[in-house]
Amino acid sequence: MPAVPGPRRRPTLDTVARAVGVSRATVSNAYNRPDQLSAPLRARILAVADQLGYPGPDPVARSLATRRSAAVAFVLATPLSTAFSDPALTTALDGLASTVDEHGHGLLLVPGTADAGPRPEAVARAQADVIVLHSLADDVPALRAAGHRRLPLLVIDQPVVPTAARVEIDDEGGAAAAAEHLLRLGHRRVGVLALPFAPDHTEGPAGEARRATARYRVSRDRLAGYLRTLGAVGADPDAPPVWEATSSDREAGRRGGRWLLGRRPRPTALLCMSDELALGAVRAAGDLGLSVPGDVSVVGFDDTRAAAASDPPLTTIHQPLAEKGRRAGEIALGLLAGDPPGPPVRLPTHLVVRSSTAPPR
Amino acid sequence: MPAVPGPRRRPTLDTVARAVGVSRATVSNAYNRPDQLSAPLRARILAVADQLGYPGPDPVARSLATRRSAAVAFVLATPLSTAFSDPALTTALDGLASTVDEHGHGLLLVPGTADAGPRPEAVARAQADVIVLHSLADDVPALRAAGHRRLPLLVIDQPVVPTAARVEIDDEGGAAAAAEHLLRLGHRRVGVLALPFAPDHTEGPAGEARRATARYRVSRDRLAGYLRTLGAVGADPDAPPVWEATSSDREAGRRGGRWLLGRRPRPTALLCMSDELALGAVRAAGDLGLSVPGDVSVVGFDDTRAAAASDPPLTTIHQPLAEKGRRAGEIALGLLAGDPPGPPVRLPTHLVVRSSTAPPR
DNA sequence: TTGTATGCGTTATCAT
DNA sequence: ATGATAACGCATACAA
Repeated sequence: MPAVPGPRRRPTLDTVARAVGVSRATVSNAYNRPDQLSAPLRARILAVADQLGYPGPDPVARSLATRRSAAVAFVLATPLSTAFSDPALTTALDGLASTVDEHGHGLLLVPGTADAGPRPEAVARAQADVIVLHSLADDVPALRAAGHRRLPLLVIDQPVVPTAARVEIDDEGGAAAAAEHLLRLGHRRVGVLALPFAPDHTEGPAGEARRATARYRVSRDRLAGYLRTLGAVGADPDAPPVWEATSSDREAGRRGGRWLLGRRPRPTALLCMSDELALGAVRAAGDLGLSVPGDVSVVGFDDTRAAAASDPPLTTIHQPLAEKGRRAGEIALGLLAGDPPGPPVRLPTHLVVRSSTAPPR
Repeated sequence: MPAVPGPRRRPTLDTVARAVGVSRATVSNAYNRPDQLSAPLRARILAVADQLGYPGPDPVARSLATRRSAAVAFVLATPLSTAFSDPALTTALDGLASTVDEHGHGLLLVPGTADAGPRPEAVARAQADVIVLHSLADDVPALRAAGHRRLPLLVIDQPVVPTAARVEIDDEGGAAAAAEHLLRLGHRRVGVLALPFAPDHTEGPAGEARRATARYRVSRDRLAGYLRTLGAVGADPDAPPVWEATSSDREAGRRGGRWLLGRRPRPTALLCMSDELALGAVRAAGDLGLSVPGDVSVVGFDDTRAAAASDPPLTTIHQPLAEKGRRAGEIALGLLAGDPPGPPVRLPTHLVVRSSTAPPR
């Protein structure tokens, strides 16, 4: 049979079925349920399909029919540039991605805009079976959009959404452990280098008012952990100075570190809400001719790979980042399979003492 | 009208249309073409939809009808953990993501497996309007799968696919410039720290045979640029030692650096195919008590942010990473709009001299 | 401005 | 083992 080009319409299941002389159902089975038809027939179908240039079942049509997209949407607060430079995020994201990938699911990234979080329309249009929300501010529009979809939701770290599954860590406890470590060493004048309290590009000293309106739970909880612990022993009778960074990266940390270390009396130690910020603070100390931990102690948060590899190696709060991602992936797959949300999964943190902390001089 | 729960079937366009007493088309227009109906009617429709808990047009059904997914698939060679730790990749990816996001398109990540590249089925199932292939080995199965889809293809860096659009840089020229810089400084014994030649976890000295079967064009071209230039002046009469790293990260670079700097006579300079490898090599020099550039010169490739920030700041080959991503994004959007592939876009590279190179002692 | 008719490409159910 | 038929939920000419 010579190839009759015809109007060159793209072939579909039906095209193949006609060519072979079977029904569409049978062709469909040839692809999806090899055991439902005889091997020779299947071979013939596949051969004809190939010769016709049939690309295989259309994913979108299949999704419509099965009500499954085989993808999980990952919604994040920031543009990808910011996100990718944050090791705490990428480590968790990788855990999530490999888990869902192993089960045949793709990962649809829905990045945030620079100042308003993810676009609600992007969330509304996401072709996915589950939506994973990562560390969004409490009241971003994307949240409503996610709720409107009738999809299972999973929240990592925050915010708290009533019907959503949750994976998080003990931020307040971790922060408290960090502060406690410094108190034990004898520090009494401590500065705080904070993650953003709101997605509004603010950077600078954060007073009571600012802190009270914080829209990131993680920042709120870590700060609470710090302050509660410092306050408990009556350390730092004046409230400790708090600098709010504009994002979790070293340059932002460096700016904050310079400001904090410029206070008088100078803090003898810095509590940093992320390792990247801490690494920036270490550099700031260098800028000012101060040695770490000789003149100033620095403690980070997250225990990323960079923390262990830095000079000096960073004392920090460990959180199981990769596991957080994997657990999130497993839960997402579970939700997708119909499991109910279940109680929040709260992963443990613990203090890792390295060489960036020492007693004050 | 009291809410009659009924069988609680999820509402569709049709549900809303019936409730309002209009046709589906009108409800559809209410969402997609507000100008096609009166404002009051639209308001009424939206109100009823909201009250019914209608989540808005189903993205999959919409995709089927419009033949558009509003997403671009990004297929990469490695698992995300590897990918995210590579600044050269993430920078480009961010450029791509922001470009397509601005135009309302999502980004579907299709990660590779550890040793066989991306799973072909994952590529076959990807719900996207364009497929972007990033730096895959020449003959991975995913390539066939991508070709089978009748979607526009865009290749970043490699491999060369006949019908695909292409964005790349002048790898060989850049590498040649790096080598030339060293020759000008007077170096004659030069070692090469190479990116992987194939996705098979190999690490170690790479002889002729191995190099001849290289499946990554980028590695091949950069090596060719190095060797061609070194050979031209008859430098290094014995072929320069080449170490193949297992991935582009510092630890791998460090191992390679230690081996290269352990050769006798010791190379006075190292040509590294990425900044991350170069940074590892610098550390290796430190391990051996050698100073950079005093005892050994090191030149990188990519000009990532880390290159400028390192100690010492790295001499390297600049490539416009963010622009590469943005261009790729624009081209992807163009393909998606029906533009023909067009000729390959080849971005320029240039040498950036910083402080990691100096004349040999 | 609104409605009608049709197509999008597949899977699933139930016969045969 | 294979086929007929009905979903799946929406968009879009075109007609009214």
